[in-house]
Amino acid sequence: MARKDEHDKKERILDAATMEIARRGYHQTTVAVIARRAGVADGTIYLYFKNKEEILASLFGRALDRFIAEGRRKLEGLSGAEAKLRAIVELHLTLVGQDRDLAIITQVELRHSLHFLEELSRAKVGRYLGIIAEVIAEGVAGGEFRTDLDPVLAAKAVFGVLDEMATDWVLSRRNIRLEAKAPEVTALVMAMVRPVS
Amino acid sequence: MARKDEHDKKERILDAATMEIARRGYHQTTVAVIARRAGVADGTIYLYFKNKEEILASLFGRALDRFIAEGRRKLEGLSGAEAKLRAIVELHLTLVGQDRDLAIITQVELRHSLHFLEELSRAKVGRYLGIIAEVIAEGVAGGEFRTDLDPVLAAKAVFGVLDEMATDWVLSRRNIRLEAKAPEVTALVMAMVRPVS
DNA sequence: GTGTAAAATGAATGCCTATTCATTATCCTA
DNA sequence: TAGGATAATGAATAGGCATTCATTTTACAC
Repeated sequence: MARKDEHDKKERILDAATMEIARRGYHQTTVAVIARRAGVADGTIYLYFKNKEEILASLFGRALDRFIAEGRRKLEGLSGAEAKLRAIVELHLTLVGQDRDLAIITQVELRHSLHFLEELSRAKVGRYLGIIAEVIAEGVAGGEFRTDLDPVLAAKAVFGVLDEMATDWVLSRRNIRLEAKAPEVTALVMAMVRPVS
Repeated sequence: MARKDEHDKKERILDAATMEIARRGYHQTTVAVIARRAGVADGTIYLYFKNKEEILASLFGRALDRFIAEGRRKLEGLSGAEAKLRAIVELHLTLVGQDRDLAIITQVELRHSLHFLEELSRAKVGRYLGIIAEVIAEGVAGGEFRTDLDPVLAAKAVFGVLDEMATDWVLSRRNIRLEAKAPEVTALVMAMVRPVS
């Protein structure tokens, strides 16, 4: 079987898992139901994933890779820490707001156990936090931001704000677009890092 | 059996559940193991709780009630929105940092399903966010804070920062005290709401 | 078109554990 | 202290589902 089909099948399984897990929750979603939606046999899942939990991990890995790739691309074209930080806020809200199923998984289902979250956190989210911290460090060094900021701590704070907005959006049933909050959220984030004039 | 003993037994079950769930995670913790640690029979659990999930919910309810009670008490003695907001930050970090087992549950295990989180969020966390929003509104009205703040959104941002600090503390194995971050975190939070002078 | 390897299938297996409920112990009143 | 209620017990039940693997299908080279 060609490389392409193989790739497609794996993708199909991940897409199916995203839909089902978002609707039923990780623990209520059986491997059988994922297989059915993906149009493969139950056993086929295990040709592509070691076990059920690895599906969840791959799901998130794939999403975060895309997320970070797009982020880097957008950031490259910008100069100045403030512009970059604004772009991060905008991008975060836009990308999370783009796919509610995926958002449900990243904001809720992913956090289903300490062990799992620890692994994920170190390996993946750490990269993202690192990018934010770098931008803040750049701003501190260049005098755009307050000089007494600890970039690592400030990055966590920024991430906390964005993550809470995302979770709130997922939990609220109102049908507003997450992006719509970008201007206000950006203002709050910028206030955290701006020098007191 | 006296009212007191009954209460004690329920408390014992909740305490046992806190320890076991923090160590193994909600799904790996069997009702039998909670019963054993609490020193009761498996069936006894069901005299006090409708089912396993209700144990988790009660656990959190009890903790948040204490949390909010202590918060209100501390806040009463203070005047001025800035002082209150500072107190909230300090209190949040102090109380979460006081009990790591409980923190593991609130920051990780509690968020194990969308349905569960939705209920919890509306019923309980909403109260807490409301208190923060009130304080911010007071500060806006009194000119202590920026007048263009939306108190509800700003409260979410503040909560996001605090929640992320708590989660980070739970996931990091380093043995620092969470309270130690209070001054820096307070600075970040105050920066969000302070008027641009 | 035949043979071999790779991929896919899905029924069967085996494990796990929440919850129930018949039985036993304890409490309390008169 | 009798006996009716209330509380506690824990073995048995019942259902659920991840994972395996013997078998079948497909791909492809010669």
